[in-house]
Formats: sequence, structure tokens, C-alpha cells
Amino acid sequence: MATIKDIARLSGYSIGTVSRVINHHPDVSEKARKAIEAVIASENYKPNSNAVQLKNTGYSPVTVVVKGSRNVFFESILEDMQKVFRENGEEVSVAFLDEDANEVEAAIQLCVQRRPKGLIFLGGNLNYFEESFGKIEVPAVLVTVDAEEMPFENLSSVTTDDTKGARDAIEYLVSQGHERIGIIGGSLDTDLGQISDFRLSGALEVFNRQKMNFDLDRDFEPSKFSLESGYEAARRLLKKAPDITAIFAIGDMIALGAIRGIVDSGKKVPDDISVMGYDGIEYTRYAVPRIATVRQDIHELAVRSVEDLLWRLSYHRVAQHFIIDHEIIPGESVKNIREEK
Amino acid sequence: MATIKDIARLSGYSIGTVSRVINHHPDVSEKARKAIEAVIASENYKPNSNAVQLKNTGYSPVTVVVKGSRNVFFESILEDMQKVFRENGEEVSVAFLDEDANEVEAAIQLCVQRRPKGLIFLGGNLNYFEESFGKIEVPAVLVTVDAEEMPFENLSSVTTDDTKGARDAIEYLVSQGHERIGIIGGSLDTDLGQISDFRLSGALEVFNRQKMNFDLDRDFEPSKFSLESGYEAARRLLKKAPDITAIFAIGDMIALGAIRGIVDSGKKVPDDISVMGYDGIEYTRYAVPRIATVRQDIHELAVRSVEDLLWRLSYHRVAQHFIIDHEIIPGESVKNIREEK
DNA sequence: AACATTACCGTAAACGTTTACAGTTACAAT
DNA sequence: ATTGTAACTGTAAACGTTTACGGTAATGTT
Repeated sequence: MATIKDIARLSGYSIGTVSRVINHHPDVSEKARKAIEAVIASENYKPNSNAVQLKNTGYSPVTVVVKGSRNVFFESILEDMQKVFRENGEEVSVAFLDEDANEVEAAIQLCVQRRPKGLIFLGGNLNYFEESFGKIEVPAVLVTVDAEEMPFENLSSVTTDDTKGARDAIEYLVSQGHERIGIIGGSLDTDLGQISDFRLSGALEVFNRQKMNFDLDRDFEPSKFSLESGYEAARRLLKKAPDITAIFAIGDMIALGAIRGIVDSGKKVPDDISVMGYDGIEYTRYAVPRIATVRQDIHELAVRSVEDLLWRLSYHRVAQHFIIDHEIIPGESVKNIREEK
Repeated sequence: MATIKDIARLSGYSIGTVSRVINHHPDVSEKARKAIEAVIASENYKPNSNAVQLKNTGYSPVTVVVKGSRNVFFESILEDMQKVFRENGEEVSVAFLDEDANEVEAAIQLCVQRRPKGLIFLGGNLNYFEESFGKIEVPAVLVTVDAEEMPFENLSSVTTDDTKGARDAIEYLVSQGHERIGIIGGSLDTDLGQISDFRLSGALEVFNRQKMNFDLDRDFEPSKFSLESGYEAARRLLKKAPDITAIFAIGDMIALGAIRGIVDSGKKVPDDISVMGYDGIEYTRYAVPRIATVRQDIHELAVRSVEDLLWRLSYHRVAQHFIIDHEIIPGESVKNIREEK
């Protein structure tokens, strides 16, 4: 593997000049640049990034911290992010965490060890951020949870308005004539801090506002963002609240699991029970029945967050908070039962 | 951020001794070890991995090259792999590639730039390996495609027997009374080199052996490993070959897309058309109908490949080729039509 | 002709590690 | 007391870069 020394030797210039060519510094003659570039090309030379990072800043590439098993949702985000990083000549590394890990503590560990120059959190719990994000010094972006209220100068966020999205979802179900609606997802034993909490609270808002018949103990089942969890929750929910006509699952994976749970309970979707999801993963458009959902612009989520981070890295811009639009996608999984009555 | 120098200063020992403690070298007194470990703990010190890698070998962590958008299948593999790496104190980075990228050329680029100490290919095309893998010097593992026939000393492979899996799948369909079977997936214009080719050829074997009525032009549709592609292919296939009673989709994502395509063509699964998938992704167990598939032990695939690489890295073991078992999983998506006749 | 300026280039230190080597002790054996 | 040995520890070079600094040659200015 060629090093900068080889390039220097082969081109007849010093490593200093070679380095200047690589980094597009001005003080290089046209002649030298041409010659050195030729050697670089012919040797297929690329700077060793360990050395570059060690020298430059002591910092490694940006790390994306992926939390939770909402992977089917995140997987395409990751690809999009990679693409943007690559376009800007940046590398990325990825760290996967359990859904119930403390992502901030994990990131702190990661920082002392690898000194990433930036962090992107894919999913996260605001409570953990509140507790310990102060220890993190590098620029970071929290994706999918709004950090506007957090007092951190180095933390941007890119999210959709989950509370509103959930409100919209419930309102959509109501507009289709549903009055007894069950909810699957999230849990009640944490403070408001994660995506699931916001969605849940958005839904509850509508119930309260419209004075609808909704009892948390009866009409709600906690669930993780997984098929299995959605399946189990749906079965339990149907036992507890047999009169509901619709279920709002706060994630598409939950919705998919729930549909199977409903079927296994001997009911039909959407004839007996309508199901509404959240996230807008690709499969909702191919499922039988197609699943009504709250679609987030995943691509936009990815691009915004990476671009924000890169800008802040390069130009020391200040952290910002973006809200990406969402959109209610009707689907066969929700039946309009208004006219029936 | 503390460096080894700080630890040396704070503990009163030299950086040499500190380094020896970190790396568990023998020549250190119990007293020094205790003292230094105490300082390391109190400072929350971790060696800067750029420096370590630069010094040690010039090599960065193992990189996983993920090819193609069979992500729903790969996503859980990635997590499992990360886990094993982490258990062994190793880092990983991930590179995502398009389904039609040349993963070997991409890896070569990656090698000159980042000098990973090892590579794991998640998916790949043997033809590319044949052409250019010779240029890669680090130990590598090819996951999901058998590289037994390749003449490379530094390339292990961990796969299931895709040809046999496809044979088993077709035989299963036949055992359920299907005689006119269509196939979706892969393409015919490449040499035998990728997973899809092997599955396709396995299926064709059975047709030939059993002298079944199968015409490539009529009963086969190429497809990528994606929902959309599977959807389109199914629609085209049903037009061309309206008399088939079953479809073998060479990937579960394709199968899921195909089912929607079948439904949109006005037919029912499995009453009119049975569908069999391949891969065994989690969702096949929750879909309505549950999808019959060829299940691969994804966890085993992940663990084997990482462990093989780590062993070879540590003990200079020779490359090996593992075949992981597969298993036919019956499902509601395949109807037994034998008794009908 | 003398000097200043410009344009370019090389040198060497530094980033945070690891490790071969050399050095220092302490202690046992003579 | 001297020497040998074992057990430990410090020193310094090296990994592949970047960059401040200083140097040189060419050109411009007086």
C-alpha cells in the first residue's frame, strides 16, 4: 500500500508538497500539482484515514447510533445517510443498540474510545439526553425526537411532529366513523421522552378534546416496535376491549404484528377491526390489505440530519431543530363505517 | 480527553508501562498494575483507536460491505454481527452498496483508503470476486454465497445451500400437488454468480429431473430483491402464464410484493395461486396468509462469519467454507391441491 | 547593483499509541 | 564485596499524516 512517502519519492517532491496537493492548499506550482496528481492516480493512492484523523483532530468519522429494532424503518434511512456522507467525502460508522439501551451513555463510551467528530442518534429517549448529554461535546443530531426544549448548544434535531401526527391519525379514524378506538404502542411508565410517548399523548389529546370514550386501562396496550410485540398486544387488547372498531398502532411494524393478532383472534381487518399504522414504511403499500398510516418523509429526514451535521462541522453553525412534514395515507386497512349507521 | 501521557503522569509511571498494563503484557509489577488501573478507571480513559490502529497495523476495524436492498433480511444480521464483534472488543464499520454495484471494486477502494483489517461481504456476485478479489489482501468472508470454488486463500464463506434450498422448495410445492409452477427472481443474463442464480438453477433442476412443464420464457420473470420488483414481476407472470397454480419467489421480499401483485390481478392467495418465499424473514410468520418459505438460520450465519473472521485475524487460521442448514417452513400461502383432483 | 517581494518547496515537530531495547533495581549466590 | 539474574521500568523510534516555519530562487523595484 502506497504511503505519502512513496508518492513523494516517485514524484520527486517532498511529502509536504504532496500533502499540499492532496489538501488543495494554494502554495503549489501548477507543474508540481500535475506531476504529483499523476503519481497519485497511477499508484491509486488514498491517504490513510487513521493517520489523517489522528493528526487532524484526533477524531474519527461521524458515528450513527441506531437505537431499537425499528430497523425496517431505519434501514433505508441508513442507506440514504451513507449516500449523503459519501457525496461529501465523509465516512460514517454505525453502532447498533438495543431498544432499551441508554443511547447517551453508550455514546459517551463511544466518544472516549473513538472520538467521533460528530454523532447522529437514530431514535432516542429525551430523558437520557437530559441526564447525560451534557457530557458530550461533539456536534450531534437527534433524529425522530424533537430536542427543541433541551438546553444543549450542540444538539440539533430532525423530526416529524409525532404528537400532531398521532392526532391526525386519530382524527382520520374518527372521520371514518370510528368512536371506540384502541391504541397499541409505547408505555406509560416512563416520562415523556421517546417517540412512542409523543404519539401516545397526541392520540390521548384527541380523545380528551372530543370527550370520547377511552380508558387507558382498557383501551391501551403497551408495545415495543416489533412484530411480535404488536401481535401480543393486539390479542390482549381485543380481549380487554372487544367493542373497539379500530386500532391505532403507533408504528407500522406494530400494526403488521397486530393485524396477524387480530386475524388469529378470529376477526377480520378491516371488516371487524380497522388498523392504522405510523411511519410509512414501504411495505404498508404492498400489504394485503394496504395499511393506512402516517407517512414520514424518510429520505428528507436522512438528508436533513446529515446535511445539518456537516454544515455545523464545517462552518461551526449553530444547532437547529427541523420539523419534517407528515402525511396521512389512507389505506384498505381502515374501513369507513360512517354510512353503516 | 485523557491520553496515555496523562495516565502516565497521574500514575507516576511511564507511558511504556501504562501501555503494557492496557495490553495485558506480563512485565508489570502488581503494584504498578493496580495503580495504573486505578488512574485509568478514574479518568475514564480509553486508548484512542486511531492511534492504536495507526501504530499497530495501519489498519482500521473490520468493515461489513452490505450489498443490495435485501435489507430486511440483512438488518438483523448486522445487529447480530455487531454484537459478536463487540463481545470480542472489536469495532465494525458498515458500507452500504446498491444492489447492482460491484462490491469487490468498492471494497478495493475502501481498502486503499481505510485499510480495514478484514472484510465481510453481505451478499455478492461471484463473478466480481473472480475478476478482482485477487487484489484484496486482507482476510474476508463472503456471506450468503459459496466461495468454495474460488481460488482465494483469504476468502471464507458462510452460506446456505441455495441450490438445494430451491430444490427443496420446488419439491415441497410439487408434494402439495402443484405441477405448473412459476418462478420470480434473479435474472438470466449474468453468469452463475449470485444467490439468485443459484436458487433459480436449483429450481430448474427439479423441473428438468421431473420432466415438468416449464418454459423459461413463459413461466419465469426476473426480479430484484424488492417489494416493487416482486410486485411487477408477479403481474407480468400472471399475464404470460395464467395457468400456473403456484409461484416460487426466490426471496421473501419478492414474495411479499408478488402477493400484492396477485391480489391486484384479481386472484387470491392461496386459493388461486400459492406462493412460496425464500429467506425466512421474521415477517413471513406474521403475514396474512403466513408465508411458506425456506428459512435460513440468520443468527447462525452472522455468528459463524464473524467468528471465522476473528479467528483468522487472531490465529492466522486458514479460510473455511461453512454451509448452514436451511429448513422448509410450510405456511398458509401454499395450498395443498392434491386431494382436489 | 542592491534589496524586497513573491512563489514555491522542504524540514521537522506533532498527533497518541506500541514495542524493542536498554537501563535500573533488588536480591541471591558466590 | 562482587557478580549474576530476575523483575521490572523508562526511552525512543516508528506508524502516516498535516502544517508552521524557514529557506531558496526568481522576479520586481529602486
